Amino acid sequence: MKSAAKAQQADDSAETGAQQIRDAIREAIVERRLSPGTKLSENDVGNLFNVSRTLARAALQALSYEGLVSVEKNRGAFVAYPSPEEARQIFSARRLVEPGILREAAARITPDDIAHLRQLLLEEGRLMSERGQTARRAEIKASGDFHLTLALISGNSIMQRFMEELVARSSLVIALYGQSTASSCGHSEHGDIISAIEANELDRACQLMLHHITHIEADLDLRERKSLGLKEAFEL
Amino acid sequence: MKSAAKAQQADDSAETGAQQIRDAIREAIVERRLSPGTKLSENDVGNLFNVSRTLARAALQALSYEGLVSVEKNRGAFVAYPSPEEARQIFSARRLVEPGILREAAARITPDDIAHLRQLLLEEGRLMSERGQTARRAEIKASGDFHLTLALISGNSIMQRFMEELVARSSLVIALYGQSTASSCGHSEHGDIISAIEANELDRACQLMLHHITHIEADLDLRERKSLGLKEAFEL
DNA sequence: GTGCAAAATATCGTATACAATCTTGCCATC
DNA sequence: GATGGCAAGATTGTATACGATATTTTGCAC
Repeated sequence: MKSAAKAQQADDSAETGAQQIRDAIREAIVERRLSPGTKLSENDVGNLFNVSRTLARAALQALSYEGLVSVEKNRGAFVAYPSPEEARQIFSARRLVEPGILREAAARITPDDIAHLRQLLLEEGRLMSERGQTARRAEIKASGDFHLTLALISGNSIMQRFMEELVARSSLVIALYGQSTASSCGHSEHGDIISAIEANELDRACQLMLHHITHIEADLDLRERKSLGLKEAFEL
Repeated sequence: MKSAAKAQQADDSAETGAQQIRDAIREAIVERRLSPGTKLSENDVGNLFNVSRTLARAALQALSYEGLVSVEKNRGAFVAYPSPEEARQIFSARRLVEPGILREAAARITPDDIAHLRQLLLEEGRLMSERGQTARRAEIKASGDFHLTLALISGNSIMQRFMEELVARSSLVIALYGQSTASSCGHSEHGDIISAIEANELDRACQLMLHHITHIEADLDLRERKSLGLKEAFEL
């Protein structure tokens, strides 16, 4: 039964099955539909996506490399549960690399890029004015997109990939420890950073970026949140 | 050949067999025993290590995440052949992150750490005085270990892992484009950096680090020399 | 009733098997 | 003789099967 359905919708849709599953799970993790610590059984994941354990395992392995999933030998895979120390290291890493990325991006930025950044800013502001879980998730994502776009503009694909990992893990940390009402404080700072870049005040832009990251980290609050089941997270 | 030995120690020594294979292949790539562009057939890799394609595939997949192997859909896996542009990005990334890592390391460094660094330096010098391919490989590895140790001392495991990737890919680039006689110039610079850290002259240490990375890159001959790969040579 | 031990169960680790896709070489046709 | 298509082989993509290990349950003794 699965072969017919799969042949229609799952297999021929895109590149490879494992990457699709990986992306789907990553999105679920980043958007907090999957809570840290949730067990991701290979069997369950495979059944959920109508694929075999082979692909489920490959997807989990990939996510483990990105730091979003932790696999324990003979025990299983779990959504990463970053410790406060790990969270600190994530933001420390961001403070370390983002000023440099910003400088490289500023050196190559075009008017089109600036327009794109401002577009992201508008979207972010729109989401910020909305209420509810969906808007909050989208806001976290939009906030990350600002930083990812800077990395993209910088032209260094290696740093871009690293930032993607850092932003994803940051989202996980924010979903875990963030105080929901406070995460919006970064919005205006994004705008300030763009303005500083436009004004060619790079040192100030870097300082703003550092403060911005520090502000995000300062808004964290260590508190446990209850997990959402694997099946519920994907059943729409 | 070593199936019996592997069967005995493989299970309890490392987490999983795939990681052992991954490490073995990575070492072979970094030490230039495997040339860029070499095809890594899943079957061949599996036979070589006396494991099934499952583990071979997992190992190749992991290496592709690290940028040391490129897998092409339905075509196979190949040892990565970094382009000059990619090489520039690697060193650009290192210039971006290593001064920051150095500062963090300097803030936490202990006398034991300094002793360890000096030990690495001695080993590096010893290898530098030797001739031959083996010494050259070991020298590349030792040179990388200096930077990796700094990342270790910094205490940020995320940056440490990123540096491991950057160093491994740098070794690949050096093996490809490096002018063999010139790679030893970095040795004294390593010592200078340690001295600057000991003297608490952080700004100077960072400057030395930047110059050091730039020197390594300057020693590269970044022209296209794609004689080995049969297909890539004509596509680009 | 409590605690330990051993079997039963579930899950992961690895190997093998089958299907899909690409490559290669041959042959028919123009 | 050149070209295009078709078939055979090779390689990857995915699924299933079997063995190993951890967890849970059950049963017995105290």
